[in-house]
Amino acid sequence: MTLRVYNTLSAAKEEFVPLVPGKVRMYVCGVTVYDFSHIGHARANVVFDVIYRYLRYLGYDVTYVRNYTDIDDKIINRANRDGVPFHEISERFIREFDHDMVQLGLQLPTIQPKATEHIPEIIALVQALIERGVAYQAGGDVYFCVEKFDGYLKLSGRNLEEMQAGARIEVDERKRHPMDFALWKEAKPGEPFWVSPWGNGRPGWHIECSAMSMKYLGESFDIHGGGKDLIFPHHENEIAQSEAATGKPFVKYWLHNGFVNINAEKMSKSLGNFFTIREVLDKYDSEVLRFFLLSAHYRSPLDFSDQNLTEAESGMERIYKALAGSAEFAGGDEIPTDLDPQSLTDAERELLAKNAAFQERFREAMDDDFNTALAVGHVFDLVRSVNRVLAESGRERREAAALLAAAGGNIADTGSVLGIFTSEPAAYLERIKARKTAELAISVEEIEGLIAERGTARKAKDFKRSDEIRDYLLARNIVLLDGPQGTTWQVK
RNA sequence: GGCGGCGUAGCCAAGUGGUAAGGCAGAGGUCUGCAAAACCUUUAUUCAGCGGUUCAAAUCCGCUCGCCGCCUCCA
Repeated sequence: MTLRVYNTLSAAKEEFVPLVPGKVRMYVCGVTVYDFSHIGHARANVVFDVIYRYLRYLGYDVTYVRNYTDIDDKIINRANRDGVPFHEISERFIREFDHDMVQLGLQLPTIQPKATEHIPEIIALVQALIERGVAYQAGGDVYFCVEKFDGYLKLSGRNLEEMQAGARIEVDERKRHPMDFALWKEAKPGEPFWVSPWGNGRPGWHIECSAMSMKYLGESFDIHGGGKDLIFPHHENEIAQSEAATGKPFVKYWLHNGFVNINAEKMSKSLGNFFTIREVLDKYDSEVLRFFLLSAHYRSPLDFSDQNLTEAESGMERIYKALAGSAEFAGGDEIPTDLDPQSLTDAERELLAKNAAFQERFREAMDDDFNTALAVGHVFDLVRSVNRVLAESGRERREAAALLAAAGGNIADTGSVLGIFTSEPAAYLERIKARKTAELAISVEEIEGLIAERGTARKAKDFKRSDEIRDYLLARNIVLLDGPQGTTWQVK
């Protein structure tokens, strides 16, 4: 089995072969830290977190770099608005971003560089571009000369003429070509600046990623990722700057994730139709959100809605209930390690077969351009078999215990790559219940009091009163479950 | 205007040449005092529409319709 990835550069799925065997160097464009991150940022970061995890699962030694853009017009604007120095804004929202990523269960990238801490590297790169004759100074600005780079627009598959025809931006008189972009921007009065050969100024948006990625990963590396909206101009310009400076291919595989939509429209700051990560985590468990984000292929658009999140929550509950049920089989008598299919029930044989095939099915799904949606489908398929054994085999069947433990292990392995199913099943279910209970208009004391009363009524075969209580609670979103160990309750 | 993507059941969603995964919701059954949960069965002769290529197409080609994205900052 080999990993195949969709490469934006070739517009096709390609076999993944790292430049250095056994090692993967990957760079993902992080956020501009001027405000809270929204669900779109969550998706991009979760997607690349899963890619990072899967590459390591495959045994690669992965160096993962994700930057913070901590100097930029939007940060300066916000700082002016709030009347504070720009770094107060960027430092604050770096902390907030980090907090959100922890909440989402992301593993830390190997390196998280900041643009402002790499000004010397940026200046050196700009200087190299000027020396090579592909960049020029205009006043205190420095521009990249797009006509000097043959491969310009090879990533987005456009051409300069078309781009200009639809251009919506006013052309700066000082540019030699309307599409030339800034490598270095002169500081206006009152703006933060760094001293450079071209006067006081700050880096353009694109150059930081070229400088930092090449510093940590070398002039050529394996994977560069980000949202689809970064293909043009950001990544296009990164290619131009980097390859013009080094004369070497910059990145082998370009990976881009699709957007999160609201009512089929892209979630974005400018449309104002966004939800921040913390808003959503206030309402849904972080595993539910991750699960939702991974329920579609990473390149597809994904529609964010309460209904879809609620469905994801139901799905997660189904999986955790199966895991919780399996856990009850653990312990007790010794679990056999060698199973004779002859001694198994139909349901157990089915689970034996699903367990045996599981890892390969999971890898096949993930090898196909990180198809997490298919992988999740396989998990549900396994869960159905688990539930069947749970429903049919008694706890005295130690063969069943062995099979359920193996299934639990398979789901945990998947979860370690997807970053879900990582909680103790009982703890997860309690967590969800507590979250739902907090929204109820009825107290736990009242619920439990009524359940006790109903228990007495049931013992006395007073089913009228018993059903009355159940209906009363059901009307308040409380579902009762009568079991051999008594009655438990859930929030609908 | 240019370039690109998408359209699969009530909803979400895999599937890019070999005869439609999975989830949610629904229906029937088992279980239950009755329920719930779980299990079993069931729910697209069909993949926006129309043509074409092929022994064979949701999958390839063409056209039409609809939706979205990029071309300005954006994950």
